[in-house]
This record gives sequence, C-alpha cells and structure tokens, in this order.
Amino acid sequence: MLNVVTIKDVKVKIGETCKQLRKSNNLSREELAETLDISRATIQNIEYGKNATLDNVLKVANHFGFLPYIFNEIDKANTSQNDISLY
Amino acid sequence: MLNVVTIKDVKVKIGETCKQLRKSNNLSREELAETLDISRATIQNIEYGKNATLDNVLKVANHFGFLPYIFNEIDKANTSQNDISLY
DNA sequence: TATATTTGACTAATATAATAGTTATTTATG
DNA sequence: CATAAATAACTATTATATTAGTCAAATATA
Repeated sequence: MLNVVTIKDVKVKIGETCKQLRKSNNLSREELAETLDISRATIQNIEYGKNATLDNVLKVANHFGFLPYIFNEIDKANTSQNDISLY
Repeated sequence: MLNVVTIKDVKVKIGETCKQLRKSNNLSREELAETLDISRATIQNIEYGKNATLDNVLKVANHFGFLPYIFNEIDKANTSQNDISLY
C-alpha cells in the first residue's frame, strides 16, 4: 500500500506536536497562548488538528524551535524544481 | 551573525516556492486556483507572502508533492522532544 | 481529602482570510 | 504589430478563524 500523507494528517501531526512539546516544556495552554500573543482557544484548535492561520501555526513552530526545518524543506522543494510526477 | 529564520521569511519562501513550481509546471494562477478549489486572489496572496490559512497552504504543498516532507519535519520535531534551548 | 490548576466544550462577537468581481498593466503568442 | 493571456492592484461581500467569556469535568498539588 501507498500510505499517502493527507492534509488532515499534517494538521493532526501539528496538533500532536504542539501538545507534546508544550507538555515537555511544562506549559499550560494558557501560558503558551500568552507567550505567543494568541488565545487559549486557538491553541486548543491547533492541538485538535483544526484549520488555523499560517501565522499562528508558525508561531508555535518558532517557539519550539523547528521553524528553520520547515523553512529548509520548503526551500528544498523550491530549488529541486519539484515538478508533478507523471508516475 | 546568526541569520535567524523568521515567520515572515517562511511565508515569503512559501510564496516564492509556489510561484516557481507553478511556473515550472506551466500553470497560471487561474489554473492552479481552480485545481485546488480556491480563488485566484488567494494564490496571489500566498505568493506575496501574506498570511493565509493552513488548509490552503497545505493544498499547494500537496499539489507540488512536498507535503510528506513537511509532515516528516514536524514528526521529527515531535519525537526528538525539541525542548526550548537554554543557550 | 481539599484546593487549585488545567482542560474540554461550548457561545456570541470580532477580526480577518477568502471570494468574485473589476480595470490597468505586463507578458506571451499569432 | 496586433491580440490574447497573465498578472498586479484594487473593492465589496462572504466565510471563517480568532477572541473573550463561561462552566463542568478532569488532573495535579497541598
């Protein structure tokens, strides 16, 4: 089987990651939200894998230090001219 | 110097990547927008590095085939318990 | 156990991303 | 050159993400 990654998969993964990193840093949603200058409800939505704005998701990525890795992957997709596969 | 990656940097990079991959696939914004079931204006905003919804950005990533790479980076940040550096 | 903190699950109001249009300019094609 | 296609830059409207607020249930802490 192919096990294709879906958009929903990515959103759920973002949510799981936010929750786990928040926990391992001993932060409540309230605290993380305040630090990132967003609301507790938005953190909750992100952790639930709901749709969100790019800005808020990137704030989370930035706070937990994996923003550069995201940047690099996009840059790679760019420079390697990732045309749509014909196969 | 440190050359830190900012949230704006990532948004601009996403925009550049969308534009370049769209061009290299000989697609107009109109065509890409229709394929992804979003509007031409939204594609334009993304290419300009403006804020957008996660769903729409991931649609672009999915269409040009780098959604799994995004997924993997988030998964790595997750499993390696990327605590906030003290240094 | 008692108390405090955190979380899940809502609601109503607000802010803003997305949309469908339009027009002028730029770029590609005959 | 002439014409078509694509893009830049707007506007007004709609859709929806964000917010502040509440309250009950779950969890952690004294």
